[in-house]
Amino acid sequence: MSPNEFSQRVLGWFDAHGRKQLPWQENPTPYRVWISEIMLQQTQVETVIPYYQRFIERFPDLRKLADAELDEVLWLWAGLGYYARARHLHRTAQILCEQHGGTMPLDIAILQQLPGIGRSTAGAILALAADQHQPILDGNVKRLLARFGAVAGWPGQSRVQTTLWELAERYTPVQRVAAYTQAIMDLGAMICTPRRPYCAACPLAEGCAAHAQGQEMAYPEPKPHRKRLVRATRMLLLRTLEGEVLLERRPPVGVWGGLWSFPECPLEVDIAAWCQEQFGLTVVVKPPWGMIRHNFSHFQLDITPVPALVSGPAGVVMEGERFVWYNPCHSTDRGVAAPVKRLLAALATEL
DNA sequence: AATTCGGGGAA
DNA sequence: TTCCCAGAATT
Repeated sequence: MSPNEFSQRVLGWFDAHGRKQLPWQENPTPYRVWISEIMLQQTQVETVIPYYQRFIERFPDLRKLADAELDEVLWLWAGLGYYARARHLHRTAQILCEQHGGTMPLDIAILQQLPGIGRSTAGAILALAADQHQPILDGNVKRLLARFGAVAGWPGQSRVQTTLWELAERYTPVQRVAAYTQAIMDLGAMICTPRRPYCAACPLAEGCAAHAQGQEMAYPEPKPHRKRLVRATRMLLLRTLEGEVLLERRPPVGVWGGLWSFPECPLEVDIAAWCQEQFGLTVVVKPPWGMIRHNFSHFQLDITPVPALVSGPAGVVMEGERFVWYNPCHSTDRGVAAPVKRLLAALATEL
């Protein structure tokens, strides 16, 4: 789809369905658009509206904001979050009053140097309030463009970000930039929603690469969850001839603190020798079971269960605070971790 | 290049 | 619970 057709479709949709009654859309001066853009960073429209109205009523222009106490600005901001935004707003108002004659500079490079104004916000101010040919790239537009172009990768990566900016530049028209900018954001917020996008109502569906693949939800790719550390361990299923299995109470602190679990044997040592040394038990080691993967919030534990038969006297291990011979068929609840519970259940059915 | 700032709303 | 939201500054 050509850039011209893209923007024409977006504008056509906007004329019929776009939002045109938002508070900052009436009398969209650079100052009012600036305030709204800052408030709308990472904050939803419905949340912003009452804050915006109070803020504009108290600080109707740049000078009033610059002359105010920071505390009052912060007070009006309370509840919006990201309070650095309020500090930057106040500071920028003072800078503009001292160095720019109390007016908003309509220059992308100057705007971007002001506290709290990055490329997208600067572009939005100039596009919406001055109809300048400037692209924006907020969360809604990122999602829409990532789908339209089937842009692979997580938008948090700088390379993906660069690609999306290039798309934003390509499709931003020269005419009617203000309407287009509002429209592309509205499309992202109302049609190209994060879940269940309304492709049937989308004017861009025809040229949308993700839609063509039937893979709208595959873009943009989610943030890759932090690489969890992988730990591996062996859990020994030491069984007596009577079918009882040895459980050990874990230390009170750390993972599964105080819960009962199987003895864990280091990976590199010989199991039979280790059992003799640790417990005085003579065992016959059997082939290991399939690995069990257990996920914690901060790491992943790969458990290899190793069954072994106690061939000598089991009584050498004294039951008490730390050890117990446990019959897996009698589900006397002992407080065991989830994977241990699975293994106990497997032992019970094996009998 | 990855983290941080944050409260609110939706699924 | 998790994810996401009209992002920018900081390390």
